[in-house]
Amino acid sequence: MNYWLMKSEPSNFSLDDLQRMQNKTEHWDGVRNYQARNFLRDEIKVGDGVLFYHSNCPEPAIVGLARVVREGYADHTALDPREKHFDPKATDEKPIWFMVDVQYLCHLPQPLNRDDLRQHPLLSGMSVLRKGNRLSVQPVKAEEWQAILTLSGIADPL
DNA sequence: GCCAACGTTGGC
DNA sequence: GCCAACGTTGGC
Repeated sequence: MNYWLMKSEPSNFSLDDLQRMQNKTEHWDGVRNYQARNFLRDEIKVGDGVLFYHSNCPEPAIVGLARVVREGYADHTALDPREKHFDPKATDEKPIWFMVDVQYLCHLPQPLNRDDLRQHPLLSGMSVLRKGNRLSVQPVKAEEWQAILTLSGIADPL
């Protein structure tokens, strides 16, 4: 059982958007970075926990929790020339890019912004806080997941 | 294989 | 809007 942080720009796709999807589930498409692709293809498993992070917005923060309900499969948006993230090198046989399905679990009672994370001894080392960090899918330690639950005063929904 | 140029990300 | 950091591209 592993934990992950996934970034989304709320102007593109927010936690509220995920909550509104059918079955509260959506595929996490459009990742076009090899390191993140490897996580999506090889390491992220059904049942893993996801911290939903809002990036590139007025208040960057961890805003809620989700879980993985389908593991790595071909990101079909890479195959469609009409899609923004179309990749002419991707084929059915060699899709190059992968995605998982994630399901909404809950909002945090209060979003945890970057100052909140920095001030917490167990969270100040999170990779999302590192300068220059651009990875949109990144591993989270079990202690970090637990600390976020404790800090938020909620039970583990997994 | 090097590396400069370029485009993108993302906090502030 | 600014700008630092990073990944990718492509000439050589």
